Amino acid sequence: MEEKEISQAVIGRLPRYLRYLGELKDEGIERVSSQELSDIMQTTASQIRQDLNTFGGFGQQGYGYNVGYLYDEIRKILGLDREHRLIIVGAGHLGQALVNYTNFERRGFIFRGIFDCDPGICEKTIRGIEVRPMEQMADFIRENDIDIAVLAIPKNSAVEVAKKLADCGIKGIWNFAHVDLPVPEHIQVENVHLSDSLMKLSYNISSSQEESRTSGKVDGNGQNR
Amino acid sequence: MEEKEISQAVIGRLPRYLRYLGELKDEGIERVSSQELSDIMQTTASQIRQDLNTFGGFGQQGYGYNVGYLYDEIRKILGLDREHRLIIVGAGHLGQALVNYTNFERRGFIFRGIFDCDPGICEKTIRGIEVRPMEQMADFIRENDIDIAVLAIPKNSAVEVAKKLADCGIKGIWNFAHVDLPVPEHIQVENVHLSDSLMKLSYNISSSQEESRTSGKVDGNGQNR
DNA sequence: AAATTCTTGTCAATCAATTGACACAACCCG
DNA sequence: CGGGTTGTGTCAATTGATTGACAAGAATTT
Repeated sequence: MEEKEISQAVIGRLPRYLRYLGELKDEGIERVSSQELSDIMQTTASQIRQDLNTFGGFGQQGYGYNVGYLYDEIRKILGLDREHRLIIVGAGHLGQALVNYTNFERRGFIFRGIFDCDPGICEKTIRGIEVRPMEQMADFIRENDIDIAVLAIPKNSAVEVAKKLADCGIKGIWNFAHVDLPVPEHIQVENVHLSDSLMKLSYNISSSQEESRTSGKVDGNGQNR
Repeated sequence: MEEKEISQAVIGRLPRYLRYLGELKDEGIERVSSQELSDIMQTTASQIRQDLNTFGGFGQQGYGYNVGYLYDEIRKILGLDREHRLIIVGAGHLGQALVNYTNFERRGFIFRGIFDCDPGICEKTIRGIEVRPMEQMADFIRENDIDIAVLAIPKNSAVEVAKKLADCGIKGIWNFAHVDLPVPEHIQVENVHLSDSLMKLSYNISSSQEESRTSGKVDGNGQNR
């Protein structure tokens, strides 16, 4: 009933919690306190408790959190307790690399189809999945109950394809094209703008070098406070 | 002289400004006001002015911003006015896809070398760049004045390789491995955690569906139920 | 079984980011 | 060349996110 909008800042941290909890689980550790977890993850105990409490009380006073239970709860929150069916649009290098990355499947993200506008690539097969022509995409999405489309195509055709995807009722788009997609609000877009990320790195490198120059800082494993 | 730490939130928006300014430039538009730009970019004029002013006054009252000038200034801020030399570590599907993505080169990020621990892949060539064994990496970095290492290897070996990279004086790591890298502070790390990104998408899909269910909202063009 | 320790959930305080408001500089039109 | 208009740079207000503090519940020890 209560509509308390949950911030993307919190959501963005959940996968990281999940990762560390998974590691603890693998090590056979059954319980963990927010303090211990924050030490491992280099964050504050307060933030962990605050974040988790956004979704309800998963811990127990005097005990901490049960690793397995918390892990499962976060999985559920993230919607990883069910299967997601994906298609890849764009069978170029990146599209192929994503199909070949099997870890997504382990998390329940199943690649069902691959589409490309180049007829030359079609009828090829990537990891057992046939590459189909774009014309078949709309029907395929509807017939196979596809959740998510991965957009791995050049920017100039991305907007057009996104519109088409929106029309056949896709729920989310994982966008690797270097444009912002103007889609209706009920469709979720998650952007992976690789060049933006690389530019951020470039900035941070440049600015850290400037800093050490102006302050006469030494680099290396050497230490100047 | 003045050390006013610039927030990553601002840095993160600069590449997007650059992208839109580039488009305006291509359209032959010479001047733009913060208001116009914010309309196009779906943000607030205030934020644009605030962001730009972090780095100094690029605009002129009564006129706005000169597109070409602002574009160049942001490029400089991001450190894109000089060449960056990169190596790829890991010649798997992802590593290959990144090498084949020529847009990075257009921005001044030049791939100089590729390294892999699998001797079978070595001596192969990707886009004219020879794949070398890991043993040669340290020397190669020093001899070719490499800035940035792209880490496209499985998580279990990533930390170890990152340490090695740190030792040979790399300045930044573009990390595609699904781990946090414990490197010295003077080395910049930019993480691209693809599965985290996909999980966020999964969350947003799940939560938007819940919302429309509980509030009886209709979807998109359409009508659900 | 009581006392002590531990650690959550939560509220308050601080810190950071975004938005709004406006003085004033530069432009443009007549 | 002067008056009206535009639009920046900046400061203040607001909103949001993170951190700190602590009461109270549960576990563990004696």
